[in-house]
Amino acid sequence: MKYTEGKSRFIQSWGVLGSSWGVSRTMAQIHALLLIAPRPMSTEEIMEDLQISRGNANMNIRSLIDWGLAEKEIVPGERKEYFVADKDIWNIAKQVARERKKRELEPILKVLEQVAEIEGQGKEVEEFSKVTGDIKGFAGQAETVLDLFVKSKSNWLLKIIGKVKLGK
Amino acid sequence: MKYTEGKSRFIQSWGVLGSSWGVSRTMAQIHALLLIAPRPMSTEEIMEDLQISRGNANMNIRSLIDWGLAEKEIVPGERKEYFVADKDIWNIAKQVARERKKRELEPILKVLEQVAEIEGQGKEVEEFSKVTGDIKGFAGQAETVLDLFVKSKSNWLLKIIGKVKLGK
DNA sequence: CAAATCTTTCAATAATTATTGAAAATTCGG
DNA sequence: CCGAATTTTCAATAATTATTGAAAGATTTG
Repeated sequence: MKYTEGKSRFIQSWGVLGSSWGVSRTMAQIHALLLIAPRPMSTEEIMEDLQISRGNANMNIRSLIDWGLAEKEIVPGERKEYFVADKDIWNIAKQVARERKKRELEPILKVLEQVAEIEGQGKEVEEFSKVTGDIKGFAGQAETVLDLFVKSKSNWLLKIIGKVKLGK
Repeated sequence: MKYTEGKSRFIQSWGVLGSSWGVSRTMAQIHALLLIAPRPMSTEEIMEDLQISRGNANMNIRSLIDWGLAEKEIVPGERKEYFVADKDIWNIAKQVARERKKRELEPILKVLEQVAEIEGQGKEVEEFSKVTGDIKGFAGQAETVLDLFVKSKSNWLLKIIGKVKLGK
């Protein structure tokens, strides 16, 4: 396979993957582009490469920075801003986990806590309390796992998994 | 808090959560509704409860069944179909993991394998190979973890996490 | 097997979300 | 500060995705 084809397939797929993460397709494509770039890229290069408008490029680069997946890099003697992606896949995974926890898990946990003390009786109320309680318990555990993962400095999780697998 | 308010908050939030899973909002709301229902619900009851059309209800109920999150239940003496959700939160998590693995992880892995053998040389090609190779390695490990999780019969993962936490 | 009941499909429409592009704001070198 | 270079904003528009509703298709029962 030629480089240009590989590149466009990778960018395309990473974009699709992104959309099922709650990341916009374009944001994920810019991310892909920066990931494989051997040097920092300017907004203009990104626009050119992905054939997108300046506004779109700008907004999505900002989002990438918000998500902690890319950062600005100053090139001496240049006025333009350049951008680079963090290329450590573990960091990427941790950042994504951190953001998704904040955006998804925390809001539902808040609601589950709110609805925990529900008044009344009857089948409906009982079932409601049981199910939401179960989910709350699970969500709490998930939060613990994600916190450990996000705060970890190494890939301890997979080391453990490896041991468990071998020990089976 | 009153039952009706708790119920609507839960359904609302579960719907929002769903949309960041790649599950449509309505599908997630129907799921929420079935989760807290003390007995099987018919399409009509679901339509009524969520104020949605028959077509919409039907399509999303089918998707829930496709995802393995709900199933049809025959009520003796009734002509209508009734539906129930699996209420075991571990099963739900496993089903979602299974589907997302199939829909997200597997496609990107396929692409990463395709682009693994790229011809040419130069900075671009080197960086491309390095990054996509790293991601492929990570994705492979993620696949292993998800497989273990999905195939597991109990919550072994959290038991391990618990031990690690305590042992720190 | 005909009629009634229930389910599915799908083209049209609505709602949502992403993108553009040009104007406004900001930054920086001189 | 001034003016050029660059970035940001945002209303308008386009693209995408979800929903409706009615017609067609199935299924069951008497």
